[in-house]
Amino acid sequence: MVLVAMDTSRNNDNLTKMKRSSPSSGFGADQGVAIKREKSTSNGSSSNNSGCENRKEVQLEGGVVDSNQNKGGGNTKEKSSSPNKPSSPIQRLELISFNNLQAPKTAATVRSSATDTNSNATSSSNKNTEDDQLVSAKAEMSQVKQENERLKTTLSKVVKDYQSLQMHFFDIVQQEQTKQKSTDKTAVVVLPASTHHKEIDEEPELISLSLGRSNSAELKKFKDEKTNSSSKSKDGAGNHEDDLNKGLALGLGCKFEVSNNAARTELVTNQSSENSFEELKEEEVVGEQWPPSKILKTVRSGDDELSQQNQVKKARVSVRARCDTPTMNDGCQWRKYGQKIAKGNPCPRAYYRCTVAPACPVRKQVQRCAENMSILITTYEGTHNHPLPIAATAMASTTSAAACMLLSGSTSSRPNFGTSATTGTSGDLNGLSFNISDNSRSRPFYIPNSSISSSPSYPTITLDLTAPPALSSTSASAASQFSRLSSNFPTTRYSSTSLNFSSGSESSTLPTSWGNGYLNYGNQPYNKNQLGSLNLGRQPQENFYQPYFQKNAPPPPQQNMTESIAAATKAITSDPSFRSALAAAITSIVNGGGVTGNQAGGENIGQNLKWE
DNA sequence: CGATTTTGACCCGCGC
DNA sequence: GCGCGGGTCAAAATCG
Repeated sequence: MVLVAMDTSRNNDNLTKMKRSSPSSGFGADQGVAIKREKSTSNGSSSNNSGCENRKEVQLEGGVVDSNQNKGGGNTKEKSSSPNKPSSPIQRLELISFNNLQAPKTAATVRSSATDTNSNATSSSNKNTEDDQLVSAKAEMSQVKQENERLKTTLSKVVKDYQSLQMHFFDIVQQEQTKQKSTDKTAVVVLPASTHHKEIDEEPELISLSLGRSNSAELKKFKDEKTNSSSKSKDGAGNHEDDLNKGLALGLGCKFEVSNNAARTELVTNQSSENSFEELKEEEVVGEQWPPSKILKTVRSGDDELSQQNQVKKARVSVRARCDTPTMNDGCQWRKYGQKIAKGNPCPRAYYRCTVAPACPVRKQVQRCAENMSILITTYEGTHNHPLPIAATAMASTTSAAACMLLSGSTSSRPNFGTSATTGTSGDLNGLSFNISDNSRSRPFYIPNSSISSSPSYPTITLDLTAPPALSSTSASAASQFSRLSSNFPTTRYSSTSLNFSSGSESSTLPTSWGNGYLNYGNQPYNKNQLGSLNLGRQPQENFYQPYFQKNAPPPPQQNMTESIAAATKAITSDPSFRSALAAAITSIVNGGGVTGNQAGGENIGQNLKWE
């Protein structure tokens, strides 16, 4: 699979490189990577020869297995985010399968060694013990087999649930889109049936991301309403709450565990109705969902529909976060391929591409914010075409969800976007305060956000994950801070949507509050001591802004934005009343790291938010 | 020694 | 057409 995708993309690369004078070297580099990966994969499976067949069987039945799990888990740098997680049901299946074959082997070995070393006198007694061992081993085997079967059944059930819920969610999304097209003011329909419906005039994008991925009663009620209205409710019994969580999280996050590519494709297709479904499918097969403009231009040009699609595909997700490290560790594996000094920002902009898979089209740009160098702006472009390490799924699902939201919004006409939202508009989402602010008014700071993706051709959504300067311990206010959404409409062709997960009250007042926030950052009660250390890679750009930190507010070493989020989350989740609120606000950021991960609710959010 | 980063050059789109 | 600026390439350097 990977090789097919790689070859195709390489062909695309060739198309562009044909133009260049020296077409060989970069090509070879890619090839080298590909060969290596194949090697490591085959080594991994051969070393576990005995368990290989059963493993394959499980994978086929489940159809959701991360292909990375056969790789030996590296332990250095960002690679340390090994996909092997014993708690995952799939991994469990593997262990069981392995044991299935190991157990009889052991018994056989015991028997043969016994027969070799012992002669007639002891052979009978030994045989008895051997038989006992054999019997016990067999019993164990049958037990394990049963468990294996049970897990298989559970897995297939989960997959089925996921698929049905996915379809369900898409139905709802489509319904919303048709409603949005008829009127620009229907966004509130997507909100949970809350008592605070001041946000009558909110933008569809904002609302679509604010879909309460919560297991609280209010969301449930809302979901039920939606379900009834769509007349497609079919799973009314059982774990409805869990199903809700699953369905919503899967839909919004474009989860990667189950039918990764298909899910993403479907979601994008459903949400951007102007796109051609076949086109997207084709691209998924190719493995280049978000190919560089060059390639697209070379391969496909002159087609209006396609060019439109290209625009959509270039949607970017910009994540603003306080981070003292050169890059925020999102769990993925990146390779730097360039650096530029962009105009209007003294901080160099670094270009990274994902190296988890050779042909992964995902790229990211990392740049310090010119106004406040404690803020790191990471702009993601593209969608991973490969299974992600557990640690990377949080950010991936965040960006994916945001991109989906943006794409969904960009395909619908919203002439009032960015101007209709009132500053400080608040609602109630699952019992938590829900604020939406007009960023263009309250925070002009966002406008220079385009400095990192200065090309107006790219619709950009901004996730503001800057750590709150003084996170309130009271659940309500903290919840509002986490669920804060804001947007603006800069003078570009495309919308630039901002999702602010930071301290609402302070960040919405003045741009300078970011700086103040950072100064207080080191004094926050939630620091690395509570969170453990992070595994950070090399920090080539550190020198550039190191003086700034030393001068202003030296943060604890190895503390990055991930930690700050995790810290806030951890603190917040310690408040039981806050869990549901938090889940509603940031489930889209959080991927449970497994098929059942999203059922964990708020309890695991703290962990999941730690991208490392 | 392989992987990754650095860095200058190049390509390309866009605005004037 | 030209210049600017963003984005990418790829050889060299560096790291582990």
